[in-house]
Amino acid sequence: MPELPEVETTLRGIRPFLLGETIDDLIIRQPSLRYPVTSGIEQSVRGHAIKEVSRRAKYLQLHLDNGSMLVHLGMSGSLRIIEPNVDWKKHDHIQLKLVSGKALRYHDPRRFGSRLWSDEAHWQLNNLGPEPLSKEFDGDYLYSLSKGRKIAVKAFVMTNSVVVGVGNIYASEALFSTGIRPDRAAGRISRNRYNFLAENIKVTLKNAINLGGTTLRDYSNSAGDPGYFKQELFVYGRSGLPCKTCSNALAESRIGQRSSVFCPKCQV
DNA sequence: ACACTAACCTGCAAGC
DNA sequence: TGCTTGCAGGTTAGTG
Repeated sequence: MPELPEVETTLRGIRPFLLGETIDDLIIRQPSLRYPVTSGIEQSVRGHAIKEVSRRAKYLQLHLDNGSMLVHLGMSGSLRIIEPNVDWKKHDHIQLKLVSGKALRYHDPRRFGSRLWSDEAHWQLNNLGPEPLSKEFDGDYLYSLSKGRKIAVKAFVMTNSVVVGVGNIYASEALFSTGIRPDRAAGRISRNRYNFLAENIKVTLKNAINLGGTTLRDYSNSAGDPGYFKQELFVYGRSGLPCKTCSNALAESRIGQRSSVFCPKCQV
């Protein structure tokens, strides 16, 4: 599923179509998602204008004058701008139709995503760490939070209360760029190495955004196109293949129930 | 507080 | 050709 670059790419794709537009209708075909789609959401949004569209962590938020819709793409979700009369494909669950004539359609085979409405703040946005591309996220920040922590550094940077938006792909890639083994205890990494790691997380995410994200199977941007970062991957999905730096075979282990590929020679 | 697991759901690939 | 198993961009609830 989409990590931060894929959600950001989606945001940039849909925002121009949604901003200032009035919602004509919301059609829910499948309300059974990660959380049930908020009941009565159709009546709440119908006839209201979209004032702003933003991203926080991997959530997208559509702000109306009477509340906001919180959208998460889960593991396999995607949003597309389409003509409203386009045939519904399997796993197309929701359509937001605009008065302008366009529509936003939500597709999600695994249904781990969500579509929630609230007239106040969403609790899902509580207790989130800083955005990785913000100034407050840096090596000193990571180092200070890591003190005494025994958790594997890869799981540490994938923890949403530490920093948001860094999922399995980009955690793996940033750790490779920095030369840190993913299973190293977070509390046993120097401040200096955290400086490099924080920088590499930013660089990796920015590069991925510039290439439209990573498409493995389900993900596509709001125009239906894939992302092109897959060809840039050094370790993710390359278990057993030669390291692009030293040609040693890449190793794989499981950390926090996620597969973790790394180079035993380049990463220590 | 922290570390770790199971669970949600569908599709696909690998192994037998 | 089938059937079974395990794994997949995430997050949360529950356990010690």
